[in-house]
Amino acid sequence: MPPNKKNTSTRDRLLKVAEMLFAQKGYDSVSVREITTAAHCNLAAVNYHFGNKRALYRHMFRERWMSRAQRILTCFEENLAGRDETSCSSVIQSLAEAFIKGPLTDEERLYHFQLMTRELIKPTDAFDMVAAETMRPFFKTLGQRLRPFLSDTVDEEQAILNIISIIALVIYFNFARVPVSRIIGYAYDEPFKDRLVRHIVQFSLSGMPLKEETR
Amino acid sequence: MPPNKKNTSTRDRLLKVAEMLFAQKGYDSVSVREITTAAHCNLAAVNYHFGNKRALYRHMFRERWMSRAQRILTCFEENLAGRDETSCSSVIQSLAEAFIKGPLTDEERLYHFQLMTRELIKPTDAFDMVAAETMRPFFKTLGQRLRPFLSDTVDEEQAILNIISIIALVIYFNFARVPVSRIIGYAYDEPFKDRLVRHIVQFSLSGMPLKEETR
DNA sequence: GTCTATAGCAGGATAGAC
DNA sequence: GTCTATCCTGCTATAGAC
Repeated sequence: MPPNKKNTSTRDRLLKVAEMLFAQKGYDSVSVREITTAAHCNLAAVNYHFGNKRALYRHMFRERWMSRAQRILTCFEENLAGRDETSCSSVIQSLAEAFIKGPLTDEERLYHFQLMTRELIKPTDAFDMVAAETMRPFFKTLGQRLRPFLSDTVDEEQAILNIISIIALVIYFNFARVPVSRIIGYAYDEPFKDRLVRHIVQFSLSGMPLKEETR
Repeated sequence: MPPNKKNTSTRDRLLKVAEMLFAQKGYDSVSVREITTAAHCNLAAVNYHFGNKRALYRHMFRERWMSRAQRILTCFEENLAGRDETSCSSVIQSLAEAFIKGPLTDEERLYHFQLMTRELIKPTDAFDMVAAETMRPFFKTLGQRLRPFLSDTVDEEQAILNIISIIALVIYFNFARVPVSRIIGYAYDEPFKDRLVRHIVQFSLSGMPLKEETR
């Protein structure tokens, strides 16, 4: 019995392997045969445990992707709790660190963003679930955190565009790691991540129409 | 004979339909049957004109995607030529308009960004071609245009991060149209695109460490 | 250049033994 | 829960008529 089969149920191995393969190749490019082989179990296991391939995908998103997103959100809250909560830069830095450095391994982070990006390009039923239970609450929380710092002269739409812009930077530097690494000429090591977080904080802080100097 | 078959060669119809379907669904999720049916031609046409499915994809990228990217770049240059070239905001505004408003129809733009994003998540051999012939030159041009405005105290890496950040905003607001529209509550109509361009210019202009006030 | 017909294979799913 | 064996559908690609 292969080493990675120890102490894990077939069901859990299937979810783990499915996440990796779906993230890297996309739903249609992965066969059930490929998943079950990599998970060291029988072809029929997917149908036994989840019913069919589509349901495996949904369960994977529910049980793995969303709990991961939750971990990032928790990390954001914890980062913020350890800082001055009344400072706008604290909020942005906590956000950037939760995503760029955060609680995930580099591999997990890669899969996480690949899956999310695939859903953004072509939403499936999993996207509605994620949008309602993860993205919307997260966006709402972030809005409440940042709104107080924005100048009273900005309207609703401008406020939203500013918040989306910060998210855009964080997301982009995560999901475009490969091309960014090609341009800068080296990988995302820890020192670079620190400099990247600093850049994002500085760039978005200056970009926002703030009420007054509350850095 | 269907109306859209008039005055177009089978080859051109195949490329056009292939682009749409590959963009929306991804390479593996589209069958040659689906393409040839939509292009109102025979199943064997793909193999006759391009050899196989993969070669059709490559030709599509070469002949349609890259010429489209060229049109955006040309639009950027034209926008800039009509403005004050010595102003940093002119450069950013020309860039944002070329992408957000630009020479493409909304449909074309959607396919364009879906295809690019798919290549970003999982690069194929088409990506190397695009990176070398389109993205790298574009990034270089943009770098040369913007570098003069950046403060002398910023190093190479900081300059690159700033330029990538501007691109990130432009790209993100394009490829994430669906979720952005959901959040703001309406579609990307022309007035909104104008406000969006203004936001991007303002946000990135303030975010950059400029030499002096050259707005 | 366009068509039909078909080879050859891989896919998802299930029945039923253990 | 896990396995083997198998069904059937749909895929790419090609041969060869027109």
